[in-house]
Amino acid sequence: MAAMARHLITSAIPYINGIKHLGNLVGSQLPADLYARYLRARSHEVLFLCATDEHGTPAELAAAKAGKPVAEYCAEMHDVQAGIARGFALSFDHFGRSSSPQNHRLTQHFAHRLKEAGLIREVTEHQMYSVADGRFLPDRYIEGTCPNCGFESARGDQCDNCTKQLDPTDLINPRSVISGSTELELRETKHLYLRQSAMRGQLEQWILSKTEPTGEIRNGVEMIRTTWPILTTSIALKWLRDGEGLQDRGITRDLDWGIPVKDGDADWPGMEGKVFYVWFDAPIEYIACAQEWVDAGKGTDWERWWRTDKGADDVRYTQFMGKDNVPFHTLSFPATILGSGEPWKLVDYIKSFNYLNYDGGQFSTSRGRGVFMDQALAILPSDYWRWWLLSHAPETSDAEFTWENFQASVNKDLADVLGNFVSRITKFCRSKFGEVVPEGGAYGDQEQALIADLTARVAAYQAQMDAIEVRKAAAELRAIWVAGNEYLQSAAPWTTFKTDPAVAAMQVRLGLNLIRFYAVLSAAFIPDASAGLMAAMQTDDWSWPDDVAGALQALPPGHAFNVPEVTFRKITDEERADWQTRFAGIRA
RNA sequence: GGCGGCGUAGCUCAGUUGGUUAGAGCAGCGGAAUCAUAAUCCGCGUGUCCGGGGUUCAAGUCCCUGCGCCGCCA
Repeated sequence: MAAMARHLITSAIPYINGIKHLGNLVGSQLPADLYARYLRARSHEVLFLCATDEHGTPAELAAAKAGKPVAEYCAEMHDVQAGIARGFALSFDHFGRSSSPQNHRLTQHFAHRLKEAGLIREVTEHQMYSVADGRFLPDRYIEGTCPNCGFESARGDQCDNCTKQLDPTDLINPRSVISGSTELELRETKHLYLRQSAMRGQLEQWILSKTEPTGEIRNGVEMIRTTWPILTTSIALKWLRDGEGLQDRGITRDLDWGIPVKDGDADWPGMEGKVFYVWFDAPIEYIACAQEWVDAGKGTDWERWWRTDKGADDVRYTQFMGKDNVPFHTLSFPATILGSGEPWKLVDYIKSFNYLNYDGGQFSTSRGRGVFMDQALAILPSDYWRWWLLSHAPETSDAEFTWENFQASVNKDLADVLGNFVSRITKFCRSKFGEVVPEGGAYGDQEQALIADLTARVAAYQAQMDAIEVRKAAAELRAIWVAGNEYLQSAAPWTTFKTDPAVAAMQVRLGLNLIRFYAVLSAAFIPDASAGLMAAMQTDDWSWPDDVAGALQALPPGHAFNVPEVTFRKITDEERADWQTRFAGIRA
């Protein structure tokens, strides 16, 4: 096995506005946590970071709706999201905030570097200003009648009825979505644009460095094989090459809430009162978050994770995100990093996910359709969700959540296969030998076969986890659980006990050791249940089973244990039906 | 409208660079066992690989096209 490595892991940072649904969870934070937990268990050094993404108009509006100053609203929502993250046992080394002073300084620093590199240009443009609201309005916050189809609630960027793309000035009788005011006027304003187009070649070179040629030429185009997930690379190249190609992007806005536009520590003439646009400062928070981690006293040196001139060149950096975030992570953020001309760590591997659908449709925040993270925790322990979501992660295509599938999977995998295994072996031992690991007997062919089988399966499990093949890893883990039941079924200690108690003792001892073995292997998926099993087995030996035979002797004869409470109770049909109606939301 | 993705057993999904009789889990059917959360284990899978063309000695796997579903469009 490879020597200990250092892994930097970030999850896409969730927007501050509201509580996320299960689709958001499984698209970034949860698989990131799985990977982080696994690598730590394998004794690698891990820095796992996440944060809340707090700037932008939606946060301001949500705060206004809640009747609170936006800073206060964000602070409260950050705590809410942090609490929910703890509820799902997400093991962030730090859960930061994009509104942190560290991110302010760093964002302004990057802007300065990009300006020095000639990668920022100033653009004077005209935008809709709402006199009543006292602010410029983003296109989607202007509504009016569509000039094309007459739909009365067309948005300034697009008509939801006829899907025609619009400019706010196209709308008939435009009004502010915020206040309803029709007192709108076109005002001149100046903004900064990041010259992404100038970096196209550099970005393409970097992205192609994550692929390898197959040698095949098809239709005059050389075929490539991706080392990143196909989803990641195809989205990146599409944005880079298709249509008009990579466009320059505005990185500032006329808002109050955000990071003030500055040229490093200095003022930026003409940009007073403006802030950086949220997409610019949000990914920089990945770096600032490491600074927050140090400033919070949890670490001592953030630069060895982020500066390749200060030790980060041997760090492997993995990002997790939903597919909608891929362009920002493959193009925009790398443009910021590369454009700075400084030796910042670039991402090595981007794991992206498709969407999770809910019962034949989309999860919908606005319609309250689907299960949200707080609701999920209110009805079942987090491990139930973690297991189902990870074992059904939308890796190759969009995935489907149905209550029937959820109930069946969780009951079968967790309650019947794993939970019942623990139950049957501990209770049998208690009734025949007491609550202590029994002594006597020696391995026979069955035990040797089991060890050989498990050795192969653990290797397969590790290979899938190393490759971040989440569903396949879950399937391997489940097969490892099944192997325990197969063994018990054929060894049948309840039968051997009648004729040869020593053999039965050996079989039971092995069975009890399998519980610890499973707890260690399963902890990345179901950390709380694993901790419960370890407590029941009265051990804190979390060492990874590099040697399966040795690992299955960790609990020696005479070692005391408790028969655990039901590890996973089953979901009843009544509960399923109840939840099904409760979370159906308002159908369109 | 443009672009992208998807369409494989009742359900959820695998199917690597095209190559022998298309796979897994669940559900279903049959059997074994009775330690256990009525929990386990074993056996049983012909399904138009959405339809239609094409390339090839060979296509679920490549190309074209039709249909259906979904997403994105700064």
